[in-house]
Amino acid sequence: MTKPPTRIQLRNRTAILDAGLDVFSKYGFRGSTLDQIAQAAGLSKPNLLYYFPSKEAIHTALLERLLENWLAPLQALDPKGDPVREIVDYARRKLTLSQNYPRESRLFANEILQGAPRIYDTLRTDLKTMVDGKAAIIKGWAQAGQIADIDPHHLIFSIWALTQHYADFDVQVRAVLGDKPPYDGAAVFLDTLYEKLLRP
Amino acid sequence: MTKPPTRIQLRNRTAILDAGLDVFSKYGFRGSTLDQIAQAAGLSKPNLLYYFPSKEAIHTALLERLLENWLAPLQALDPKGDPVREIVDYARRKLTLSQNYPRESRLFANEILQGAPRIYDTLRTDLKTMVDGKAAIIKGWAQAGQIADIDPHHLIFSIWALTQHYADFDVQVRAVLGDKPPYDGAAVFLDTLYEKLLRP
DNA sequence: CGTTGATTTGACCAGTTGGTCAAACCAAGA
DNA sequence: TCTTGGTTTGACCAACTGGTCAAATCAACG
Repeated sequence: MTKPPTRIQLRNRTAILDAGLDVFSKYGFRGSTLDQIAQAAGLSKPNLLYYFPSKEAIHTALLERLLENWLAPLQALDPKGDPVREIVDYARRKLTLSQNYPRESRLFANEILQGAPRIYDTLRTDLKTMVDGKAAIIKGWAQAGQIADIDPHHLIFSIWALTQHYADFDVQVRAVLGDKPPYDGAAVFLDTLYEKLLRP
Repeated sequence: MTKPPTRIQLRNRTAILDAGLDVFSKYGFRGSTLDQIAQAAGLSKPNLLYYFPSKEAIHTALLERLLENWLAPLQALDPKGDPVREIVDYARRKLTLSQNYPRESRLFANEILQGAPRIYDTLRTDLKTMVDGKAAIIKGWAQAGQIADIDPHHLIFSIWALTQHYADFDVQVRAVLGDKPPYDGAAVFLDTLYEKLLRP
């Protein structure tokens, strides 16, 4: 019989996760310290460890929450929908995700850069299964002549790469663009790109 | 009157830089330790610091060497060449770079993810200047009707994103593809993509 | 108000970190 | 062979790391 979390527990747990996301997404697991996270959360270090048993536990909690939301937009790709529209919409959803949750994107990027030590298994099983499934759908569309004949796996990679780039390389993108805000132009560009690429 | 480096100096300096590249590209600056680098280089920690004054110095040396090679392939984009071919060739060069120097790509990615603390200035000045210049060339091609009318900045970003993805997210790409090697398919995909995108 | 359980913290610990230094070692030319 | 200057290392240090713990504080309910 587990007790329901108190108001304070709820507030502090979310504050810690938010602070952890800030720090981990910037410096990766090894490069982040509990002191940094504690300070960002406005708590003392021992107080952090009252809510989470270890640094690892905070990181794991963040990654788990991330993976759920990360796989969702691809899941929504509908085999019964209009092919080009389905793919363009997926790219749009991913771009919106980059815009609204850049820290999550960077947390994921950090994890992958370091060799995905904590989520490699999920990638190899859950992610691969889902991607293979969606790739088969896209392949079907291509064979039916509804879209151009391109490699569906690399198509999916391209959506990941193009959209996450705006979150992960945000600093560089803004440094090059100067004052111009990135996301309006990016959305137009992506729309055009996938229209042209996919139309048979 | 600086003395020329001895044979031993040359060997150890390159060994250290190579080891540093290994470690920094995986864990970022803060997440990497001198002990790790020393061990990877086959040297003792004090011996490392005989050749480089600090951890920072190793990292800086790597970043400087990187930036030279990083900006080169875009520099080679020739205003007098055939537009579509010039851009496709640039994408190819970048993809080859990802394939042959994935650690360099990841070192760069780590630096950007962390907010580019050490190279932000270079990005804002040198990189921006060069990108703006090349963007103007591409814009010119578009206005002359030689290629389709797309935003040149985002076109360049797309080449960066698509090619570096294969180096930076290597683990994920391979986890999803299984046994299939990534780069053959990637090359074909990129060729098709930019052909279709750019043809007027 | 008093009590009880949740919350917070200062003091502390052992291991790791980047970095120093004097002493030892070694290669090669005289 | 001896000398000299480049090279290597063990011992060491102060600061920081993740984590512990007992004691203090707080919130809320009867």
